[in-house]
Amino acid sequence: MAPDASGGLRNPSTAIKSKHALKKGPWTTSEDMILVEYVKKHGEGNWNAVQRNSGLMRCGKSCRLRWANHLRPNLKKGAFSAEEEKLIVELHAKLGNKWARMAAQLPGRTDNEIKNYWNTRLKRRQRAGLPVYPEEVAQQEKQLQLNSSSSVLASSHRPNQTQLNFYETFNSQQKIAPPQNQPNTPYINQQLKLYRANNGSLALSLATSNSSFTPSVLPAAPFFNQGLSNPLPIPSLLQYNSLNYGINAGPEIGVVGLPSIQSPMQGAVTPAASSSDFVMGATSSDGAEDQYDVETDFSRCNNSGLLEDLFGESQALACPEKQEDPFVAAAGNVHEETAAFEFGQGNASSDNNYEGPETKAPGEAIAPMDDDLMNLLDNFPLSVPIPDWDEGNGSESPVLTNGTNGTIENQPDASQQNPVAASTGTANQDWNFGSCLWNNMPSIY
DNA sequence: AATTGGGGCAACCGCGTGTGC
DNA sequence: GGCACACGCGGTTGCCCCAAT
Repeated sequence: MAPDASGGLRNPSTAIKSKHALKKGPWTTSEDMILVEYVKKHGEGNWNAVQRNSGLMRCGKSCRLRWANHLRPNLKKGAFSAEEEKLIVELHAKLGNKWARMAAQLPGRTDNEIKNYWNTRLKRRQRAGLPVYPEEVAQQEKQLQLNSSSSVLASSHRPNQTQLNFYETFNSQQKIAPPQNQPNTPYINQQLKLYRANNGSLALSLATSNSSFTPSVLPAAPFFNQGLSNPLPIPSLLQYNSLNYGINAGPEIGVVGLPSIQSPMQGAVTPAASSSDFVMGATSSDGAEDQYDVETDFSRCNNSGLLEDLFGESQALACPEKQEDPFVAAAGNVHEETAAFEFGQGNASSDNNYEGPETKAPGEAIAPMDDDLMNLLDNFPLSVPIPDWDEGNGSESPVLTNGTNGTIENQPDASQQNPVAASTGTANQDWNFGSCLWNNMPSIY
């Protein structure tokens, strides 16, 4: 365990370093009383003022946490009921590690509580060799997603199997509403895709197009970031899982990396020389242990604002009149999938407010991007190390997946890659199920 | 009785977002 | 637009308790 950066302040005995230092560590009852009294008098919020006005030697953050997790009224204490546990499992299947949003569905429970519960449960089940999700939850959600996505698959224009080892590693779409003062302007489709060609190269493409707007409703569509003013809608984990989408990344790309905003790079990166192409060179992994670890860390990516910028820029640049694929996937034979899911511009207040699925005809209008946008893509964070738990399934070819509608190609038994349907005890603790979601995608099963 | 390891929980940290100036 | 501040979220860490050995 790493030492406390504060120099041992987590230890209550050393929690107070000086007269002016803020206290850390466990709260005392007297501190609780002070905080409760303060909130009674002044209400919640403005937490930094608590220390100034109450003499409590705690930072605002600490006060807020203490209040939210322990002192606020209507908090439910004690073990989770069976109903709550079931709900948590279901919510996690839909939302991933979105503890705050899960907590919103569980009155009286805090995100911290839920997070602790889940992590403990995850460890326990992994140790016991049990699937993370009960079969009933997996089946239920799988069916939901199959129902909602079968039409898309049926009409998909699949890439030539000889051309791609995997396809649509990362394929997200959103629609951008026309300006209010131009109601007749078509919606702009934006589509971000990651390809891998048969030579092992990866290519990321962002395309925009205009299209008619046909709202429909799909269940459970966790979005990239609920706080985004123009949120990037995210296909749900279940959607992804039910389709068995993923990437069959051969051992030759055991480590493929792009700069991740938070995570240190775990693999070599071959940035695209051209601003219009984003190409990750396949690199060799440490074959000795098959120590693969896949982590794209899109949870940070989405918070970085980079994608926002990307799509914002795309929106600004989109030109419905021009119909030209802005990206040439540099890795040669890349087929542009046109039957991807499309997600409507999300309402930040509603996770289910997205459109799709719908299909696009091949060659549908795609507006060009300029070099600025390509530069953004050049910095698109993506690292694809391969998890070591993969060695447990005896596969030499880790399957790189994502939370969107990627596609597993060359997967003889895709169900083995589906954590919902087939989680096994082979996964070690490095595997965080949340990483299977879009917001942490891609990962390996 | 002492030791050890895991579970449960509380708290902290880093980072992202929103807002006001 | 830039900056500071407040707030929230998710990940991580540390401590305590307890059962197993």
